[in-house]
Amino acid sequence: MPAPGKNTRPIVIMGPTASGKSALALEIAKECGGEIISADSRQVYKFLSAGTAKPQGVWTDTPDGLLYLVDGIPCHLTDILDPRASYDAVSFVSRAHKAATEITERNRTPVFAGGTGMYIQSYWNGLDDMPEGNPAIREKLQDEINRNGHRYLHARLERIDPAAAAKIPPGNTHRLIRALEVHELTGKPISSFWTSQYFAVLPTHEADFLIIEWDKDVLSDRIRERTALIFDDMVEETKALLAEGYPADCPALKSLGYPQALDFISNSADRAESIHKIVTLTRAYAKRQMTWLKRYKNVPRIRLAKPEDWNPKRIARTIL
RNA sequence: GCCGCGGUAGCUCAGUGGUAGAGCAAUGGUCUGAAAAACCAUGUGUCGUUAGUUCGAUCCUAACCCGCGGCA
Repeated sequence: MPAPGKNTRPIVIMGPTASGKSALALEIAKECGGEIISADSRQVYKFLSAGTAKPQGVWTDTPDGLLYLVDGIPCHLTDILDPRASYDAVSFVSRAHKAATEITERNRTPVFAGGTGMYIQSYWNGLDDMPEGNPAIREKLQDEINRNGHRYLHARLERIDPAAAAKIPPGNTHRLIRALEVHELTGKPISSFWTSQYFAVLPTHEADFLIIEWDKDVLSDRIRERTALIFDDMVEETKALLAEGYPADCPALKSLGYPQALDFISNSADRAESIHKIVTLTRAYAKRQMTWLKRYKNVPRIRLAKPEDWNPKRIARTIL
């Protein structure tokens, strides 16, 4: 056990999918006596492992409670959620705060690892105080879109909240619905909740942040190799979930790649097609993640150009 | 060898006698309780080759090359 009073300043590892952030976070946790908090919207789910690149661990009874241990390192917010359950940024933030508090009380270092930029953003910069999502209102608004089109609802937003309407494209139905939902719940325009300076930087005085950047072609190769390697396991996981009675449209099975596994299982796509489709989707996802991370101009980056540059143990030692 | 069909963007294909377009991919971007979500913007071209007809050909004609199918 680490000595009391030791530095427990959090470490936050970010990067696109297949960048190796989980492996790096694990090495860092081993080096500094830390525990991992997964900032990942998919690795939370039970039974989805291959397709989410969930670090393989074992649920273990410890003096600190029942924990998911990977190589002996506790990984929080991993493998905890029923595939039918939904998860969101606020749920992540409150669970992560609880985990971070407990880790710090044990005099250990919280090591965040995550590719879900919005979760990291929400945790470190906070979310403005708005009401939580309301499934009934969302469903009603979605029905209106299905009947009248999204432009019809966007015109309504234009009337009640021109500032928000200017920022939310009519086709972005998720954000459009959210804006109208907040208005219905509070009677106030969503833009009145927004504060400025929300997206520019991360609070580097509170934690050590690090972004992993790969040469795009090398990351692309890593994605291709990983997808070929995990595809059969994804198919098995998907079959097992269906056999257990989980619906094909449950939140977990909407994770990237699983719809393609479902297509393969139902014979509407062959193996090569399915893998190719997953690789394409994963690359596009990695690109979106990198675009998101570009905003954090005050965060240090580690740039990896060649496959040989990848040595998590060594990188962990150099940054600690 | 003969007959038929085809050759246009990275891929699948549409199209017009006045030098071209859609989807996907690609590239850049957006992001406040679904974020592995949902969106926005932007190209890309010797229109198989050569010759002919024409003021003008990617489009019509011919030959040739390549691919696919059928017949031998």
